[in-house]
Amino acid sequence: MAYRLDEQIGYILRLANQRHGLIFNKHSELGLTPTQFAALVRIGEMGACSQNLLGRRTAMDVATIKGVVTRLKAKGFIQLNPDPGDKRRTVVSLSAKGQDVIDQLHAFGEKVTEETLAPLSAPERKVFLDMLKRLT
Amino acid sequence: MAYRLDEQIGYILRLANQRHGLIFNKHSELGLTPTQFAALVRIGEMGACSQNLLGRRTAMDVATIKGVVTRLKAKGFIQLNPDPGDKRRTVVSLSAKGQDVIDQLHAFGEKVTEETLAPLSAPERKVFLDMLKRLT
DNA sequence: GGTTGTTTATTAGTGTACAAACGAATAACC
DNA sequence: GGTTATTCGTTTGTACACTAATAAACAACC
Repeated sequence: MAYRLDEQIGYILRLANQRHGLIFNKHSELGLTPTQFAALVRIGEMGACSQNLLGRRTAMDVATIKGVVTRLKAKGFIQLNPDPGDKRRTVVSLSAKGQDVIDQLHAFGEKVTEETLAPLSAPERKVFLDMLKRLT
Repeated sequence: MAYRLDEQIGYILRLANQRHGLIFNKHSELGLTPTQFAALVRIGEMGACSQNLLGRRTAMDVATIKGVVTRLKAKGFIQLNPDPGDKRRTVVSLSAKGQDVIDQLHAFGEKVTEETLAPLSAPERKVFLDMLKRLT
């Protein structure tokens, strides 16, 4: 049987990711990228934490989370403070503006998820997500 | 029900993509990235074509395919020639070295696919790939 | 209490990914 | 045949994503 690019999981995953990105950007009103969105929502879930820990909890390496934090700070959604008990650490937390948009982010995220999964029925979505999680 | 980042399709897709990338790089011997691999395999499937068309058939925009072609050329896997019938076009085709590695690429691709899908049983893989394709 | 090892953050370099704008060449059309 | 629209390739700018190297701070340990 011939090898076909269109049947390879890596290639199809890339396409699915691209489609999700397009849907995300189409609806994005706050000017956030999917990565920035993930970091911001995670801070809302975890509360204040170090930049490094935030990176681990959002699957971003140190160089990536550094840039994401810089841009979220520039946009005013987070604030950065030195950790009083550990001079190595920078404590990342939501700003007042960040607090204010969390509910909006959740509603936005649900809309994006809904549209991305639109081609699948409700029972299919559950099966699909369970299998996809096993590939992480 | 609370919104949870870990349940969002976009976030999980990103994680699955990351895992695939790690598996790909671990086995990569020719120094190719997943994107370069896709472009090279596609040229092998299509034969010679313009740079723009190659981009469309591998889901890369003009700026991305430009860089990928430049690097594949630098690594000696492809050759670039002007199109005799259309002065706008650059014809991209496999070099002798590119021809020589196509079979190796297919075997490599199958190994990466196998390892990426290892957490799923054979029937699950079929169901999963069918659903994932619908999300592209 | 001083060595050893780990953690945290930064920087530099390479490689996707997309948007936007540009000039040159070609195609469509009247 | 001349205007209009489209296509092709390039460049600029922003944003992930990973590797590798570095320096500072902290923790463990005997």
